[in-house]
Amino acid sequence: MNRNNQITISDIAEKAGTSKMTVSRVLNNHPYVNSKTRQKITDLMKHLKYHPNPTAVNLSKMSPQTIALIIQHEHLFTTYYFSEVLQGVEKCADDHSFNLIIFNYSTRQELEIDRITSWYYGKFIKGFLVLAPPQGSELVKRFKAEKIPFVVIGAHAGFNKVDFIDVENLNGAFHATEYLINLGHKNIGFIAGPADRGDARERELGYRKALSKYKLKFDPENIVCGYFSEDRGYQAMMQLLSREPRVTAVFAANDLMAKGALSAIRDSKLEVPRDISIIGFDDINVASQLYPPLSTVKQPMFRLGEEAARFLIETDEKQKSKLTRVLPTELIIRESCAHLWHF
Amino acid sequence: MNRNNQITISDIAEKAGTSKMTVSRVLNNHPYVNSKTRQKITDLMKHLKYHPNPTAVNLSKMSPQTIALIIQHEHLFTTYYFSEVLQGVEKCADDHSFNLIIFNYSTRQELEIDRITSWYYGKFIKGFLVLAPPQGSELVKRFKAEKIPFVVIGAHAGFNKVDFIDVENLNGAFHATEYLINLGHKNIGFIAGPADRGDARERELGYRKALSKYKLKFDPENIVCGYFSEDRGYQAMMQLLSREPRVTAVFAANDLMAKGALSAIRDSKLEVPRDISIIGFDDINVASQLYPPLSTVKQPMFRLGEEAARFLIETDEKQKSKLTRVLPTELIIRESCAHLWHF
DNA sequence: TGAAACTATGTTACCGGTAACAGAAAAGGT
DNA sequence: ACCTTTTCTGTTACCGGTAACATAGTTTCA
Repeated sequence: MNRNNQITISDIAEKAGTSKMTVSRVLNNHPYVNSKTRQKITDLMKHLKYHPNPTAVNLSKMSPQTIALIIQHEHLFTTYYFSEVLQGVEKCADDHSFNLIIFNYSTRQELEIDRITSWYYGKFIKGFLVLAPPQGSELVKRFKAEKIPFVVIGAHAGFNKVDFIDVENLNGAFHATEYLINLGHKNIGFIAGPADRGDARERELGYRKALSKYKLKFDPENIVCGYFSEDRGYQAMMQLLSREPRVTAVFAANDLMAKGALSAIRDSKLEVPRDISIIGFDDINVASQLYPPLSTVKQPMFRLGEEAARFLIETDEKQKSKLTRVLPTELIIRESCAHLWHF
Repeated sequence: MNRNNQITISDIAEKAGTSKMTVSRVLNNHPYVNSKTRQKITDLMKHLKYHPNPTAVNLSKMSPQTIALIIQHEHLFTTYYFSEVLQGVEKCADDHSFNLIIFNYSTRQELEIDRITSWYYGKFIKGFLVLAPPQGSELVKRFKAEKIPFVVIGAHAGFNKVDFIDVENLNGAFHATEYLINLGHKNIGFIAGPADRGDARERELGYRKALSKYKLKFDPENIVCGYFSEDRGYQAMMQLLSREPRVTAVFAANDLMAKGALSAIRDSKLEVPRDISIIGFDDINVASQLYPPLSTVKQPMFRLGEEAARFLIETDEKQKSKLTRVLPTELIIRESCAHLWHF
């Protein structure tokens, strides 16, 4: 018993009449332990409720068994996007018997960065997953400068030479817009995400690219920012509706805003898709349950988290391999868009 | 330099021509260090980019500087409730220079509990905050059985002899219902939360208590479960609307469901509060921005997190003090309820 | 039957810090 | 000038494990 009344490896060794080392071997499933000894030690551990001390293990092994997911804005927690990515990360961590911890890093203090990085330096954490950081993120700068292993998940645009995994934001947005254009729409609105996020900006570029490819005139007033939130999406849609001539279709840079837009249209006594077509981005789980079921650009959020975690866990620091993976998106056609002359 | 190319306290000591101990004293702001020596060491640490190894510190100090917040369902992440509580916890942790880590514990495996508890046994974590656990939570059982320090935040009903902080769910619900009754309503619906959560059940009890106090007949079909989610709240409201005679007022056990209910009513071409009065619970940040602004029972979520964290951090294990705090709620009157004969 | 290979366990040192004690130098008091 | 107190620094042991090496008993096989 140590000074905290905790059972340690030495207690077990003493009671079993062996050395600490043999106990350690049992813990680590080392093959060269006599099966009777092993049994005896295992029983003792159960009986005395022994728990290995991960701090001590970390210190002596110096090979961390934990990865950290960092959220930069409290706001992100309340999104489906986060929740899905998290599940992917967790699955991977579980598969590798890694621990996962989540940090909420709010740009407040420099001090906080130090607290976070010191866990890496203390060999407690193998690396970091940074979820959709805003552009110019101090955290990302520090990680890069100090060569701390990390992966940016989503919103990588704007960061140079970092490991990242993202989806084809531009392409996905392009196809969504193209789809609306092919349905005959010419006056297409865009509800944008926050300007400081790379993914939001890429989606806007995709929208613009489609317009320009099909020689449609680009009207800056057709773009309204909805900050990726449902309520702001509602307001953005209201603003679009107030303009003449009215847009006949709207591409919202995420599903949450599309959902808000749907409400706004309903509240304005208009109907989707008869009066206005709506398409979103993400394919969050409620997208199919909305009325009408929302057409959208599906991005593989679960895989995003899973593969980012895998890279962090499986990559040896010396390997210097790079992760620059861009996953494809998929256009999901449901019932929120219609041909312009259908009705 | 150790085997990982990290600067350690020994490197600093060597370059400074002192012993490790003096460096350690500088790190811990011990008074008895010559100011020139201190300066020299401080400079060296800056220059060599020294970072203390928290693992080693933990191991030798055996006094953890970290608390953990545990979420039992991924779903909770996406709520305002979580986000506000989290901010309270963080403020307190910051004030005490404690680290905060977040675990997502999904009932999957026994193994996971062990991974979590071992951090406590390793003196890495001082204790746990368990956010709104479902009744019969295995995690809570284990913590209790092994006497691991933890605090249940919210939804404490159903757990015996645990430290908890909660709000007056029953009372708050009672007052909300009473308010509706005082406005002349007699046929009042209730949109309930998930049955496995103590807070949800308490709110239902408050609703029933008010009905019975005012001798209103209780109709089981007036209660529909909305599982604390907006979409299910919408469906629940639709169900209530389909019944005759129609309810004239509805108390939703949280604001999210109230929000869904508002949409349902609007979609049914009815008006709030002219045709139906709605009151919620929580006072989430969008409650005041809804149309119409939502009357609700405000619960101090930030304080919930703050005080729970304070207890965990400030309480010495030997003190054996108890936390059984129930914070008051406050009825917030906005514009979603009206007198039955007002129109 | 003797050397090589495998099995099973112990010893020592170490991971990167801190606690406890000890000792020396400087400052203060009479 | 001498004793006490305060300031400053170092030594040793330890936190709870693991790595590396050493040792001894047991098999295997030429």
